[in-house]
Amino acid sequence: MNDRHRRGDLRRAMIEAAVAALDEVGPAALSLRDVSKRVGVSHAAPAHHFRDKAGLLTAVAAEGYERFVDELERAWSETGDFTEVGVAYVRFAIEHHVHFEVMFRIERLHPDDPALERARERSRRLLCAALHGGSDGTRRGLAAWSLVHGFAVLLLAGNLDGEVAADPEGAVREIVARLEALRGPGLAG
Amino acid sequence: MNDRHRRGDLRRAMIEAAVAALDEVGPAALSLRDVSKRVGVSHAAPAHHFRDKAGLLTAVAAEGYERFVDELERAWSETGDFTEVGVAYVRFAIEHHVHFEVMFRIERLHPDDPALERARERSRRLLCAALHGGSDGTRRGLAAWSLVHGFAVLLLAGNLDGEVAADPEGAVREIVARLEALRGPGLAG
DNA sequence: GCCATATCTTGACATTGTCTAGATTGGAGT
DNA sequence: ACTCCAATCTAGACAATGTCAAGATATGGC
Repeated sequence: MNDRHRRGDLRRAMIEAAVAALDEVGPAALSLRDVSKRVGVSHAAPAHHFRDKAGLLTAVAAEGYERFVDELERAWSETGDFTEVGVAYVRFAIEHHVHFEVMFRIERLHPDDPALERARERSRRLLCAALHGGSDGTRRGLAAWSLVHGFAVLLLAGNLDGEVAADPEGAVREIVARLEALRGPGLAG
Repeated sequence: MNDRHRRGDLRRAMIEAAVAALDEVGPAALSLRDVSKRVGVSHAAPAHHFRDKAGLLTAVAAEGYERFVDELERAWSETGDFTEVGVAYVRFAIEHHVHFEVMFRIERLHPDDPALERARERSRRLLCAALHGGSDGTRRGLAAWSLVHGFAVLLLAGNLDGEVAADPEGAVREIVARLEALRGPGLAG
């Protein structure tokens, strides 16, 4: 009936409309029926592509992880700089805050979705490679990951005030550099 | 009709039952009617104490902030150690993970609730006092806050694997010590 | 050209948050 | 002790939502 969609098109359209809706009403108030209405299909249409609401969110999260890794990989390969990966992490959280929020809202995702698991595994491997390199291994990576993730989460939640919120990349560059300083000359890090 | 509750008792009972429910079914699946059923009152009873569902969650969050500040204050006054405040931060997130999650799920809270604002302000002041002290001021506090918060969030979301998850306090002590090391001898800062 | 399958629609149902109106209660004032 | 008022709770209703079942339509392989 609906001639606006070719085969496999509805899935994409639903994901994009979901992102738009999440941006407008927030993740708590997302309605499947509303997203269906935005796309112009019946309320039960998405059930065949995503099993349930969690399925749609899972698809958004998986897409988010893919783009996330793409951006981090680019930052890593272009600069080779540990700090810039952290900056890219935060930049992604800001520019794609909808995806970012869904990615870590695990209680509303299908935990064993293959696409999500693949994307998540890709992300995990990249973070290991980019962050865990160095003499003291996992602890340094853990600290860096916690640092940038915490910064991103606090920023998105509105817990960071004016000066920092105005130039988040600058701020994150400074605080990641704190960790990096430990590896500089004068300290056996 | 219900003789199990005296005046002002239902409010407390609802909050406690809400925490129990949140612990069982998760924050996304919390149902007001279910909490009312647990307490043994009609489904519309809580409306007079908390305006709506967000009102109940706001009360849980406010209570969480109060306990949160209590624990951080205790850690700070007992040890005077910067690192131990961070450890207490993460310990609270683990032991009171329900409260912690609700506290930072801002889109489902009443942003201008006076009790919540008071508790949040108390928390903000304490974090400033405990973390922002030192020669380089806010940046150091920002780094520390991001670090412990990110660690806590990643841990609760299940993103941290075995070794770290087995002894989170030890892990957080190590990574907070990283920041602290910057203030040690040999580095001006 | 025909059939199986994928895709979509329609209708239904239980659950949920919230609103309204009415019942009950507890306590202050007289 | 009685009355009255406000706080508190119940019962019922309503719209919105997620999900399921059954049927319609289209699409692509043979």
